[in-house]
Amino acid sequence: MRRLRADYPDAECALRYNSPVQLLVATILSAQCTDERVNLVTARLFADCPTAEDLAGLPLERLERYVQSTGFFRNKAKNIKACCTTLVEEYDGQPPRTLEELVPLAGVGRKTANVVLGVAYGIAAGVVVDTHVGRLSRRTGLTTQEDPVRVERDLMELLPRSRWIDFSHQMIYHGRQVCDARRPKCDTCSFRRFCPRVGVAD
DNA sequence: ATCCCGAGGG
DNA sequence: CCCTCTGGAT
Repeated sequence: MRRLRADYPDAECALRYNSPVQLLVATILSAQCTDERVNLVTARLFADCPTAEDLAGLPLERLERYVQSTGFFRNKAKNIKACCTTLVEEYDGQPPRTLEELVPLAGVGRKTANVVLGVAYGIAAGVVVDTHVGRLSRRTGLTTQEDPVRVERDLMELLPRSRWIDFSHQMIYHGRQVCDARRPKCDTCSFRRFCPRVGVAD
């Protein structure tokens, strides 16, 4: 934990947004897609449609065209429209502040809900477990679980709540820059001494 | 377990 | 060609 904090003291969410709703939409778009591409898409989308009302009112075909290059674009467009419609109708256009209220929204699971709560509202309701956090947690032996919900439970037991939010951002940075999925750079990794699987495949 | 789905790297 | 990218719904 100390090394992680020392290596990435300024790690933060790489998605660009100007409001909690925009962060929620950007996070939905980030599924199986690089944050860089999400930012490319949201730059245009949020310039034209900054609020939940704007996004909910956008015809589905137009929304699909905006988000097309992020992949899964039909699902993502449909979910964003439905999600923003619910926000307008039930939450005055603002994402709610609890997991219980966020997860039922279209296209929102625990990962997305934890990002919005932690990053937009500073609420540590859980640990964000995405593909990077899951992979690194398994490689370093913090968990043996595959299911993201079980990985999250293990991490919540290991980490003090005060570190839940920063931990994920730091793991994601390290996962992108060093411990990537295909060819991890174990020879230059600063976690070499702690890692039980240096030189081991997957 | 399977489907959704485009873009970029090796 | 194959794999991966801040997943979620059925």
